[in-house]
Amino acid sequence: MFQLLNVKNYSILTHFIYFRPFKIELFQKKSAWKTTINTAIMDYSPREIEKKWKKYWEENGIYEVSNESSKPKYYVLDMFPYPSGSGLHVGHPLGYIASDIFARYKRLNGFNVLHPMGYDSFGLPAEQYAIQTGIHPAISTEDNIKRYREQLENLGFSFDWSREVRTSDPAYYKWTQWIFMQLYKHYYDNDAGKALPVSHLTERLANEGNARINAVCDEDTPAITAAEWNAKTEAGQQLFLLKYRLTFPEESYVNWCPALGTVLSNDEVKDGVSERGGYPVERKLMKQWSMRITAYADRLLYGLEEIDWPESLKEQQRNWIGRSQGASVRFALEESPETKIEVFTTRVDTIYGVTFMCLAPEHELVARITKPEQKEAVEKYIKWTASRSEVERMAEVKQVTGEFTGSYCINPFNGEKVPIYIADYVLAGYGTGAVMAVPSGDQRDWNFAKHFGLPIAPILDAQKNMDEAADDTKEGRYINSGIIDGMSYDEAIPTLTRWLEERGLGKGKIQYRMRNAVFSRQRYWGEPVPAYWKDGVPYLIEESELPLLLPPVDKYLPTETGEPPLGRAEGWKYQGQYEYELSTMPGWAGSSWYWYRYMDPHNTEAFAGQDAVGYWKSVDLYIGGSEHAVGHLLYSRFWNHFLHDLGLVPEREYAKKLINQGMIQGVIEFIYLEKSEAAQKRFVSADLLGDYPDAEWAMIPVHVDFVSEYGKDHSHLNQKGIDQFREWRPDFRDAVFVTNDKGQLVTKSEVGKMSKRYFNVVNPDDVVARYGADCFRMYEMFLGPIEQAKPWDTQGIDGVIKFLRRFWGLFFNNQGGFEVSEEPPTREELKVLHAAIKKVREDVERFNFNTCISAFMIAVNELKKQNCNKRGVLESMVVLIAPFAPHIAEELWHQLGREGSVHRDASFPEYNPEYLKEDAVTYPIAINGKTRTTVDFPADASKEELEKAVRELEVVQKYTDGKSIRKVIVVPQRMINIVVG
RNA sequence: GCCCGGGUGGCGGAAUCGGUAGACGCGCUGGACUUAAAAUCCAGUGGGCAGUGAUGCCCGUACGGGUUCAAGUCCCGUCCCGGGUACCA
Repeated sequence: MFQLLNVKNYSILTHFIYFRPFKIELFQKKSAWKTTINTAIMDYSPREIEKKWKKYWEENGIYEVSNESSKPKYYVLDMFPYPSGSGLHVGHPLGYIASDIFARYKRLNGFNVLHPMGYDSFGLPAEQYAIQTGIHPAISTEDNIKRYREQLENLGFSFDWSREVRTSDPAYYKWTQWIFMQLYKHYYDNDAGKALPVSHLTERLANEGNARINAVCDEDTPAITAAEWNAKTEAGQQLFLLKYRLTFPEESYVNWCPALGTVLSNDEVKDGVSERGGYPVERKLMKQWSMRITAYADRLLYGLEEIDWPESLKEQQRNWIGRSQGASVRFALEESPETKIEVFTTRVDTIYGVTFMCLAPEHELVARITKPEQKEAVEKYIKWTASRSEVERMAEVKQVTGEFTGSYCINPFNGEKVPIYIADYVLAGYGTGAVMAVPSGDQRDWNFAKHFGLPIAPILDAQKNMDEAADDTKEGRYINSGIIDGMSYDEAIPTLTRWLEERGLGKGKIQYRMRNAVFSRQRYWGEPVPAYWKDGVPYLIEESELPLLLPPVDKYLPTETGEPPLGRAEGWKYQGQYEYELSTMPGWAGSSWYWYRYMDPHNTEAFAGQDAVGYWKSVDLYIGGSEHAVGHLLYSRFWNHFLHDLGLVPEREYAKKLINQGMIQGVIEFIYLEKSEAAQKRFVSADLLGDYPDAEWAMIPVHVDFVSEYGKDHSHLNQKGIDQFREWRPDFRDAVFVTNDKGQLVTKSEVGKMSKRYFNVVNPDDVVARYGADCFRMYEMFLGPIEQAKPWDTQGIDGVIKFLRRFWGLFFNNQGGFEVSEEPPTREELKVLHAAIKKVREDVERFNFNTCISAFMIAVNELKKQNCNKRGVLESMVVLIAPFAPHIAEELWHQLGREGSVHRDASFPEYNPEYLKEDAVTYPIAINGKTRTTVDFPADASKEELEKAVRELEVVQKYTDGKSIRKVIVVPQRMINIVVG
């Protein structure tokens, strides 16, 4: 119907009918009889087109890719999604659309492109759901995947679905377990510069002990002779080897929630209480599997040099690894000099400025050195810090807290007594958990000294204003500093280090901020660790017994004795007698190698065949969020380096280029929960918090669907919303809701992640149903640069659908009939086309997809103005737009009479600079930097000619009247600036 | 706190190498078409001042300084927002 009313606007096109090929003429005549029906069909209707071509692509396997091809290979990888119960949200496709455009672009440029998709399908939410409903996570995950697959297909991606992987599929996690076993079977040999089999280590231990073994191992690994090694029992030897293995069990701190009887992620802890239920959480030591990622710290650091990743992301990884050069120093306890406190410092030169020692509250010596007079205060303090997360402990710098233990240690350099404090700004997990405090040079130490009235001793003559703040300068000469008095920084460091090493009191040391990665989760829905315990010693199961399947359990909760859910599996014993490891692997296990599985997804003999890995080698383009900067993207590099050491993969770094997609954000709505131990929980309207001056609050996220005036300042839950919340969170069914005088519980709105956890997910299906996938794709690209974060908003999508209709309209005459002229295009038309080709090519290569859409709009507006319906222009436009709007392109390609698929059989157009040449350039003329006018000059005018011409211009003389021209700056093709004064 | 980003019209954004700030689109205003509405098409649209008008001038890229013939872009400082911070993935 729309086209009928448009007749007027297409009337100029009618003269082209004269050139129409006979076939179309016939069609046209026929259609004249039934104009209404035909024009209706000829409207742009994405729903029909998209359905038709999706089916065609699938039936003809258009996107399936072979591991054998004469074309050059190109691997485009997306970070695969966790299939959450709330479905795919509008943020996911942003990166997928970008990668899809690039994959299609590469195909049209003659590459054999691997572009797969799968699911990171182990994870906490499915387990949480299982706890609430009793439904096995495998079942809910399967449902979620089905939904994700539909949603993904709905968007017209060119994934080769025959290569789909799922991390929770036993056929997949068999190989995750296998890689774990390889890590267990290897240690890192510094001399070899890579991982070697543990058998190599045991052989050397048996022959010569460990004196000459230069390997990465636990800090507390003792020296051992061959005789001592050989004298050890089997169990003793195994325990000793754990100090070397790349994965091993050790005691680590976890967030323990006694009320829930389980370990919580940092993420599930909000303001010191559990997000679920609001119960207190404490830090507790637990035996956990750990990955010796620190062995690879240097390689992970230097490897960054060889990959094309965003500089900011590399910087984050560098900071995370945190390599720092310094020294370790051992301070003897005053009362038992044989016991030493070891500290690491990057400023050993400040050692004469040490006026106190600070231990982490969790430090192993604390209990032993605390004097009876201090006992009560220290224990109270330890209890308090245990309730605080690491982030909180580091974040609250203004408030100084700590306690004196009553004991002293001795500064090895000057023999002075140094009081020992505990303070929670010292973290147990970093360095040695002890800090030598130098208040004159470190601000946190300075704050602490001021608060406790401890001395602040200057050590450099260049230090200034130490009454007001610490001064961390390295300038000047040392004072009050014993053996380094009068020296400069550069002289002091080696002098002190030598002194320490000669006496065995310390040594130069490289410390990493990065810690070994905890690899256990006290959860059900993860890969079982393929190990069992015998007499307190872990052993691997046989490789032939893989995969070790997740056993069924009656409930997905910890056991009554506090064991992980796998402890509930009845009769689940190795060889019917030994207890399996009961923790499972973390979410990052399965995602640390998945790109190889896509290369050869059905291989039963290996994680991927050597020929497949040899062909695809590594990922050429990886797209995903920057929020994975130091998690997934670091762990996966670690595993890849390890697999490379074993000769299983060809490249040290698996992703040559990485693009960060910005997060599409949503609005998060919170309500305030009063923190208390009371049985009845109380929520208070955000505008009434002032009435409770002493209360502390936890912010509990609310499903945005319950919130009225969502995202606004006065967003709130009305009575219905409160009821919905109650029903949704039965753990708060009996809570009190304190509303304002309008009966509203005012919520707090924040812009943030769109995430299942914040219950603020917007999914793309509705948008696609209304506008079509092509429109959705182009709109998401049009929103802005791919790497930029932005809140979701559909305002503006009309511009894109209008554009698509206009583009479509170029191919149809005023009767609504398909009509394309075979006449050769004019020079003006070719100029429009080739300008678009140039812009789109350059911008796709730079991943500036938003400006590509602008370029399409400009081209289509221009072609329409010129009434262009020439095949010579439109056919190229169809191919040009194909990566962005694959369905409409395919439809028009076939309407143009072409066969096969535009996505397989076309070639991306090249531009011809001949068509873009201009005779004249419009120069802005600035006087003293302010643009006053523009003047056209011939494009080939020289600098001198331009300067001469511009001096003579009347407009210029108006501004220079009475003043002298001091300088004329001419930038050919750009601008001219005249400096007068 | 620490590390990494970002801040440009009413809104999303453009300006790719230091060279015409605001491309393209939304929204808004006016007009055409229509019985009407929708859709479509045409025109205008950063703010201010002056002018009947063509147009001219001033201000303007979070804020305060600096470098330069020229700064959204480079340097120093500040504020605000987002991501990460080791068991969300």
